[in-house]
Amino acid sequence: MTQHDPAPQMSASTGDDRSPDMRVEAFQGVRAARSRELAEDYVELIAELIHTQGEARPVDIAARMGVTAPTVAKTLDRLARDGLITRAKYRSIFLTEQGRALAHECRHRHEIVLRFLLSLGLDPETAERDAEGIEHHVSERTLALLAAFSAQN
Amino acid sequence: MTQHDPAPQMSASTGDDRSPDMRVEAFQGVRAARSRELAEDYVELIAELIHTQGEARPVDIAARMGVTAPTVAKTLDRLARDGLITRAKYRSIFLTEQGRALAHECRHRHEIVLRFLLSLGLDPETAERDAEGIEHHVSERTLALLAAFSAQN
DNA sequence: ACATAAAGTTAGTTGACGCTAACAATCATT
DNA sequence: AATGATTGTTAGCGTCAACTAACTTTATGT
Repeated sequence: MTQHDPAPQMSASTGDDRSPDMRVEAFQGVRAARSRELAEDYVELIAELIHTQGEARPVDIAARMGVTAPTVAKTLDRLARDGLITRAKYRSIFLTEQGRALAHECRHRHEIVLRFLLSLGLDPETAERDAEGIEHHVSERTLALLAAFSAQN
Repeated sequence: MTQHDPAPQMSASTGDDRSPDMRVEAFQGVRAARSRELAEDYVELIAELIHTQGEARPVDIAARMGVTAPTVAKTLDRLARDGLITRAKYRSIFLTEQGRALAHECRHRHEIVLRFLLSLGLDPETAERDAEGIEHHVSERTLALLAAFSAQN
């Protein structure tokens, strides 16, 4: 290499002796998750609106997501492009099969994470906020463990 | 399907929302967290490189983050603009006071989350990957509960 | 029924964060 | 001191996700 020699890796400071490759993968996974997050949130919200209001309209999505209507419109275009929803001008939004499946999966994850946080003793508001952020980053394996924990409490 | 009822969406900024869409808050929080994520990851990595290699260089950051050198350069510019690092052309990177504080806080969170996942019984690889994603979305309150859980196991 | 309000769309901007290609500086070795 | 490899930078592009402003369509109320 160049000037700074390979620096003996044996410090093993606090036992986090993770290999670099492991972390590269972790970061790539996080980036992938981040690109899915918005879609998941939208699809989940849309499913809920259809269930509770009978239909999903951009206004309601905008209100609940806390963004403006044009932002919603563009995001919906992407979701349609990606085959998660169908939409027609000036009409309400429908989930495709694929969208419905994703919504179901997300709701499932969200509920397990939320239940776990509540069973840890967290207040509902914080639990909701944290769950919203955490749910997209929890693997199947972790999810199973969280569910198991909640079940025991 | 004329109506989806008259949206009780007025100000109501004075607490006591009966049908609280605290999800708006949650989503806004998630967006805020997302905008901090990258900075946190970089600062954490830089601190670690300084500790283990003696200095933090763009190449090493690029290798560990799994992105290209120009991407790193632009991100570092943003970090410098935001007062987290200082840098000079063709030389290695230093953390500011603020950067060091953030790095420390991030490392702390990361370790608590990781330890928690491991103490749940998760394999190290998955634990690392999930921790990397989760750590940015865990509130102080939740962090305390996770730490307490790990301590009891 | 027709004016107005609400909802939706289009156009254009901004900033973050990826990329490639091409160029510049540094270093390591001869 | 010259050279070639490594490292760093600059320029330019694309996508995503937010915004405002201005316009069109749909719904509502008297």
